[in-house]
Amino acid sequence: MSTDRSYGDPSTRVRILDATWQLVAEQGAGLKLSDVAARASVSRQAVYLHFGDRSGLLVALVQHMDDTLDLAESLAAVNTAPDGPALLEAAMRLNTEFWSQVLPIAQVLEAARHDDDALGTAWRDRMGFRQAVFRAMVDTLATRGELDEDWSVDDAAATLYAVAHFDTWRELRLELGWSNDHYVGTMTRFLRRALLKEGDTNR
Amino acid sequence: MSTDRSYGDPSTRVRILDATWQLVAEQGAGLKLSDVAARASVSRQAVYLHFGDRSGLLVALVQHMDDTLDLAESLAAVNTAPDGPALLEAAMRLNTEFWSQVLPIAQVLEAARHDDDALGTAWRDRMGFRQAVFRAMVDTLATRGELDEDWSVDDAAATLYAVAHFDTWRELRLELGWSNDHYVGTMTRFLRRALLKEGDTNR
DNA sequence: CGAGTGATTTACACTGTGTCAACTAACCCT
DNA sequence: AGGGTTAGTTGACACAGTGTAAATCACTCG
Repeated sequence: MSTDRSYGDPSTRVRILDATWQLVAEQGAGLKLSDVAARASVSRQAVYLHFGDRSGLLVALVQHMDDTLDLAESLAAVNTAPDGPALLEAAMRLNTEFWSQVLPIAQVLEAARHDDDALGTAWRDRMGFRQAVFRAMVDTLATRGELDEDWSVDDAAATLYAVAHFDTWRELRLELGWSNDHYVGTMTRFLRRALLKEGDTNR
Repeated sequence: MSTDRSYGDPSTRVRILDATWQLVAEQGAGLKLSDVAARASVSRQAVYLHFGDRSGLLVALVQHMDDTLDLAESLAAVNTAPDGPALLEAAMRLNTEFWSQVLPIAQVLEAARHDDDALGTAWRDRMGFRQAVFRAMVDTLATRGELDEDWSVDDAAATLYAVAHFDTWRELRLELGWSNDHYVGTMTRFLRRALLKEGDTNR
């Protein structure tokens, strides 16, 4: 592979990916490779040289996703949460942060993956990481004894992950126009009631 | 535009829509109009006569959706539910029923709508109906005094709707491999704890 | 210097969409 | 029965976007 950027310029590869990100955000899945090339000030063939084909470009975009995300603060808040309610709130704050940033490409790729195996694999890989994060949270709650006995860790983690997924966030936040705070507040209350022991219901 | 929604023989129209449904299920958004025509035993141009263009065909498919759904039983169960927990369970049963049937086109159209205004409007219209159904459920719960005072009817209805949306269902049911019963059982418990008053927590 | 390589330009084959015009087969009607 | 409308067919074509290929340029490094 060509892992070395030679010329003094910022790596062409990254320029192309940035251009792709922008155009996916602006035009959705209907982006043209010629537009990508133009936006990156590069020839259309350079795109093919770097990514092989359309699908390869989108896969690379998904893999490149994490590099452009800025979630350190929100993530730290989750890890330092003193109790269950605080942890859930931090998790929902992280969630809304995450989807806000990923929104442009999530809208497109979450669905394009059905027509493209490679893209599907790449996307699932990213989501697997997400799944693990929520799983870890529920583990924490369980070892602290804050998870209600009604719940197995597996079910609670899966449900939390699924409920925090893109559709739910998008419907509430974008379609119904909820603010970030309203999303975080309502979902936190929702999850706290559903998952935690009774003693924790005071806020 | 043209939108000759009543071009000719309704049976031809329906044959084309059925073929489209099948092909969307088989091939996703990448279906070719020539394949649709072939499947419907019709010339490619007939498709254009009836639906104007590709987008018109997909919009018609969404509008045609309700005609092919078979939800009478599940819907009746919701309307005759004696109490809150039963109502939520019936609702989740209806939900899994609904998404199972709509799955083939939901996967594709939920996302294609971003690139196609007309399709987006049609899809949103269908989902608005769904929203109303969940709203009615929460109204019922509220007037029966079973909705916890923590919740406004608006927030509860919106949250219920969003949590029952496609992504959540798909992640749990398809990606994580939950059975229908496990989905219904877990989600019902989840929602019961989150939305209903304490007295109802016995199952 | 020359070798290597990233990138450019130009050209072309292929596929799918959308449009158009001419033809056909049915049905309807006084 | 013949004339007009309706529904559909056939075949051709323009257009756009993807993907491939070959010749060439430009810059770097040994």
